[in-house]
Amino acid sequence: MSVDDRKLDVLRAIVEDYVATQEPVGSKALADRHQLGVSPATIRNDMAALEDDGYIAQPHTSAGRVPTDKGYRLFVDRLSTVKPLSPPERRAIQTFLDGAVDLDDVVSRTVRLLAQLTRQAAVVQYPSLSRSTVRHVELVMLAPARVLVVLITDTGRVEQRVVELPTDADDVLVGELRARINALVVGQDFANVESRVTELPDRFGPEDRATVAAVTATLLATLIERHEERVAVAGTANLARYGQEFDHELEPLLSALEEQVVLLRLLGEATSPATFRVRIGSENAPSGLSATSVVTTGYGPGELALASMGVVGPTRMDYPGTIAAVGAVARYVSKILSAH
Amino acid sequence: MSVDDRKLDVLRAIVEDYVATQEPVGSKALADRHQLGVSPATIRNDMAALEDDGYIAQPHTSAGRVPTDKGYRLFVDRLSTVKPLSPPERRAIQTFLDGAVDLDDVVSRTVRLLAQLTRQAAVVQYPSLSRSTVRHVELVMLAPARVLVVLITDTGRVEQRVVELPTDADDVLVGELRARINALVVGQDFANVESRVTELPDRFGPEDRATVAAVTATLLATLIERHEERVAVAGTANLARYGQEFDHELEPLLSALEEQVVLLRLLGEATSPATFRVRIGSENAPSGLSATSVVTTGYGPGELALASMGVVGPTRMDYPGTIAAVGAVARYVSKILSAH
DNA sequence: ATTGGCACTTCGAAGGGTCGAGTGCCAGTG
DNA sequence: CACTGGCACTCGACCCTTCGAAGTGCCAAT
Repeated sequence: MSVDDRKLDVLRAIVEDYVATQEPVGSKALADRHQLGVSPATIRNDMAALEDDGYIAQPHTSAGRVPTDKGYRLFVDRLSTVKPLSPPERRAIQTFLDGAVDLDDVVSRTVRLLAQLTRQAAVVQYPSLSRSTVRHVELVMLAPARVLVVLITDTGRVEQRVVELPTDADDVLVGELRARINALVVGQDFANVESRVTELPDRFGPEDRATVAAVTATLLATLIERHEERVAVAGTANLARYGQEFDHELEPLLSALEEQVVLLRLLGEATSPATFRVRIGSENAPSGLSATSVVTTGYGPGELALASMGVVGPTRMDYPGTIAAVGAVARYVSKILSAH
Repeated sequence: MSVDDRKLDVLRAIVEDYVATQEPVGSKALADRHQLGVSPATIRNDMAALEDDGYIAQPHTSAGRVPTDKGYRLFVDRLSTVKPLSPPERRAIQTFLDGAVDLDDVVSRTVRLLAQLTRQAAVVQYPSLSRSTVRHVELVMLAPARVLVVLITDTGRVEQRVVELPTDADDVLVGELRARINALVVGQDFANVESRVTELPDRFGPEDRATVAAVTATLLATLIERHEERVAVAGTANLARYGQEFDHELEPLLSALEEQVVLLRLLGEATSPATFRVRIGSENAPSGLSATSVVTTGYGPGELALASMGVVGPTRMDYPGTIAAVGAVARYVSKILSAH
């Protein structure tokens, strides 16, 4: 075993011990707890080298070492092996998610499950509309000049919007419009809907065109605006348990977790399922999450991901365990979504 | 002015100063900051009496006094006058809520607004279904043996559920069923729906009865299950700012705020609009919120409340200001809901 | 290259002294 | 009889010092 290999072993050991104990780890403790086959003095030399390279740091002169963000990065990229979930955990995922009744329920159960499994905060993005297709458009007259537009997607999602009409309409017109719209857009990708309905008003008599235009405009607005996605969060209380570790700065962290925009950036582009993105500490700056690490993955039926889910925790999280949990949940949710 | 009146004045002054400074208040400070017209020594006597009666307490022998839960209770019930909102605040409420596009949006804006106005955590219950009436029921075939049931209420809320049919159905049957169901239940109160649809399967041919029964059962399940209401929360980060005041016990508090059940109990029975419920400290036990106070009120169009909204903060909150803010927001949301 | 030994640094806990805020009580006063 | 000024007392906050434990870096030895 070459010297460099042993230095990596030392780094791995430091990360594992520090994650477990949350205390700076010294050379003696390392020699005792791990079979490195060398004396504390040798380990000290390696530690000094690791510190020169920026992988570890000491809080103060006579303390043990703590991994830096760079050290965690190396650990995650090269030193960790994914920890398989225990059978009880697998069972828990199944029984918990199988009870879901609709898409909202799937998401809300997923986010709570993730938070519970990882004992950290979980974030789940609702399946993206932009890659969905239209299953059905329903128009409901609420009043002579007010119509409710309901959009149903193939992922089982339902969006709604009220339209105020410029003039009163009747059931006949609305029925006709409903039929025509559905004929045009059912089965279509969201991206195609716009081009397909633009000419629709012209197919109606002059007196109805404004009404039809109002409805189609709202339909398009629903498609686009909801592209600004929704996100579910759970388990923020778990972060409070780590409390002190965030420099007593829990508040900006909680604020960040309440902001859609920040969360969406956090989840970022959905990676394909079965691959992960791990952002560590300062890699998250300047989002108010620079003291945390984020593990995300994409999910969705089939190969390409509809959306992302992930977990937010202290940089000293159990990366292998967290990655395993996120992966297992994402796989199971993807399976459920395919079934629908 | 009788002695008892002055003691109440002293209590009021203690509450106000303590809320403002977050530090135990002593007799000298009281005499300086308020025009009580008596010397510190006299105030001390009154304070001793107030302490005997359990309205205030000292953290330790040589510290100033702090209001007890009982003291806050008396303050809220008898000593405080509602503080009107500033014009900018009123304007903020209007501009912020007027932009809402649908019911979900109204609720989410409301909860964020409340959190921001009071700088505490806000909780808003979705308008209750049990007092709603049915506007429309839509059935959409997703697959030969799978139908999406969409329920639209007069409050603009949309509920959805997928039904697996025992046998394949066709468009004709579904269309027929849609028409019959709507004929029976549109305009009906939720409570009446069950009796109106029970006999529906018998009106169909024997081969279709199981299918019809499956759909009506799901419809009823949607009505009932969603009676288990949804709740929106925002502003938990604000509680972190008060951090230390909760005995460093932020975690159970955040946990409680993530649990639907706890929140629903918290909001309790919707009081009629324009009346408030204030629960102080230990009055919330044993819900994990015994270190907090909760101000709630009902809201909804017309006289009777559809649901509740409220604010959760430290017992040392600014009660008059909080009550005013909750009231103003509830009134404005009620107005918006009436308009729809 | 590795190791045992050793001097050195630093933190944190423990102990002790001082200070100030605030109290309770009491005797005195209009 | 209610109020007031005075006074002794208590207790936490703060500061300082001391001391031990933990852990390091370096060096000479193998």
